[in-house]
Amino acid sequence: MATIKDVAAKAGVSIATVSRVLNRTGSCTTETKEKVLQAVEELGYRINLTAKSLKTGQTSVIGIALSGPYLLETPMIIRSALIVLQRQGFAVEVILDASMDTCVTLMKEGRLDGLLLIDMQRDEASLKRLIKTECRFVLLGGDTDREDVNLVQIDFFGGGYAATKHLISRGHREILFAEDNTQLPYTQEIKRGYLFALDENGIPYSEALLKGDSGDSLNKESIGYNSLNRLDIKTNASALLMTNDRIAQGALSAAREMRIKVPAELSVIGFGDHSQSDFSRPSLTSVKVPYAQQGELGAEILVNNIRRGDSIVKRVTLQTQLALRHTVTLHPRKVHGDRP
Amino acid sequence: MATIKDVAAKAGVSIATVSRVLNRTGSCTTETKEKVLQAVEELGYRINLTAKSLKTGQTSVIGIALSGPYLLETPMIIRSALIVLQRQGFAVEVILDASMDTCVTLMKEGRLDGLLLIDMQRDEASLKRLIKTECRFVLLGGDTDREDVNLVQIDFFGGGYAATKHLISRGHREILFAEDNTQLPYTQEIKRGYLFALDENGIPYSEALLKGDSGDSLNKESIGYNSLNRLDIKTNASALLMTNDRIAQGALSAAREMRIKVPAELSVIGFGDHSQSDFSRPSLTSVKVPYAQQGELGAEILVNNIRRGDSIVKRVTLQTQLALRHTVTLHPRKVHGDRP
DNA sequence: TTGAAAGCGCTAACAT
DNA sequence: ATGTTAGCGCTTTCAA
Repeated sequence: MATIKDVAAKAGVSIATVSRVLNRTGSCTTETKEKVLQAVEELGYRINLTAKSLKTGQTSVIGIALSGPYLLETPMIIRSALIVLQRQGFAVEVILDASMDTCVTLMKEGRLDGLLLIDMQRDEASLKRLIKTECRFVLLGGDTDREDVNLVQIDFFGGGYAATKHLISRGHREILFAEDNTQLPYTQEIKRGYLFALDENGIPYSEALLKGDSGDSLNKESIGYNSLNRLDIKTNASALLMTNDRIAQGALSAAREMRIKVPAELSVIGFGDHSQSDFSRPSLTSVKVPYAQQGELGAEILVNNIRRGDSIVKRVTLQTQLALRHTVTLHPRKVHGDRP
Repeated sequence: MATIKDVAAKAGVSIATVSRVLNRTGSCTTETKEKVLQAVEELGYRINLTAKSLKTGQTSVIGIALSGPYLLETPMIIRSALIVLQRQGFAVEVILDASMDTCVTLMKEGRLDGLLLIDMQRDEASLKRLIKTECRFVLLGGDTDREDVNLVQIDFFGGGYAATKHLISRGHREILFAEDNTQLPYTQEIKRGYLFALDENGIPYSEALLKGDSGDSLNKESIGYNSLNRLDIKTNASALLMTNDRIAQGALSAAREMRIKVPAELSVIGFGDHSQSDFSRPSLTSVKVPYAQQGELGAEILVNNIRRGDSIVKRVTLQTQLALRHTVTLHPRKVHGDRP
């Protein structure tokens, strides 16, 4: 591969001049500039980024660290962040199965300018270690108490609360809550919102109405399917709140199989921004989560931090929005008027 | 950040010794080894990968280049490749919206040891340019005529053929073909298989039964939904062949809305390995595509190429498999026996 | 077994 | 405006 020396030789100038022309730093005659550019063209030369990085201490590489092996858990966050980052001239490294300590190591290895941590498990000690590396990073989801780190989070509590309140306002009281992954903080937040809404309306909390999953499965539809299928009919749930649209779709399939009419006999609300929810029949009422915006914003904050070198900590909370579609209706007993 | 010098100073040895201990090359006393390791521990030292790369000429970074901006088009390929690569000790850079020439540039910049090109547009000239960089790469999908490049492809032609034949064997003759993205080679392959099967069975090809899409939409469900919804009823299609499971799901939704019974009045086959297909109701008959295996295999071939330095070209074609589920049945006219 | 030193390809400070 | 040169942090050859 051609190096800067080759270009310098071919153009009949020094390597410093080549560097200057290519980086548009300093000044030179149009003539030398032409010579250099032509030599570059002819040799098909490109600056060796490894060497450049070693010299400048900047790599223009940003890591996106995911806590699980699932690239697909939050595809929209990753996608939108990637697009912003790439447009801003950064290369993006994706790290699966990462922990805070993995991130510390990565930063010490010096190949990254910054990190986007997606839904990383919260851990005071290792977070402190990460901060000590003085690296730039932004937390996307996975809440922290610390006020001194960049964080773009989503108000899942509010989402769970709004969804539950909506169901309650439609007369539902036995609301089954099914979560896709009890490990992840966001489902816990949704559950908190759910429980809060129940409590606020004097509805007793029922253990039988909580369905959890270890979250090992890629097959979210099966989680939803099973959560309904295995459900003891005696619990008499008239509504379902699922922490994920795909789980909800699985539940809808199970309902169809069990000849339970949705929404006439069973109301369902999901979570997410899955485009498919619009086109399923009946279309799924769902809490819209601004994942794309979260990824974008996180990327922008990180880039500004790196580029401008500002150390201003940004903390943003994005709101969810209830998308009213066709899987929620009035409680059957209200419809039939058979209440005392 | 601590450098090798700091470690050497703290351990009271030379930097060469530190390097040797850390890379397990050469030999040394247990004593010096201990000293070095302790210094490393105390300083929290990690080898600077940028410097190492510059010296060795190896980066241990592999790029996964995608032709579109859609990380999700082929999530399973990416996921499985990423897992293999990471397990083998490589960092993985994801490049969106890449072309062959983007890849040439990337390789010249020297930050990558190799490339996985997913569904890259075929282009003789730029492929030649890429080969000239002498970089290691594997093509995943996106067929080429050249016999001298690594390629892991999927027999989509065979898949389209098998699916169509299956429908024909069930008495269907008016089979609507809807593709999600006319730009991508794989839909063309499926279409070829479809047309071949029709021809083989003396069924005339009908322009009205071909539905294409520019593929701009993220919303595959809407493509499927619209392909059926806009369909002139006079075409009288009794079966649908969709190049993607999500399109097929959209079509199923449209059918449900139009009160067309699936499969009684309309048979549907999709393509993919979407887990959700199993759990939709009726569960979707679909051509299983071994995307995960494709990603794994591609990654393994690339890693072997890099590690062992072998230049043995590997070309693999993976077969699809028809998953018989519940959206295909006999042609209605056959069922009702109203044929002449 | 260990250390000294060259050099990977580049940028930037300094000199001309 | 351009050239010379030090040095980024590391590996590796060579010498001791």
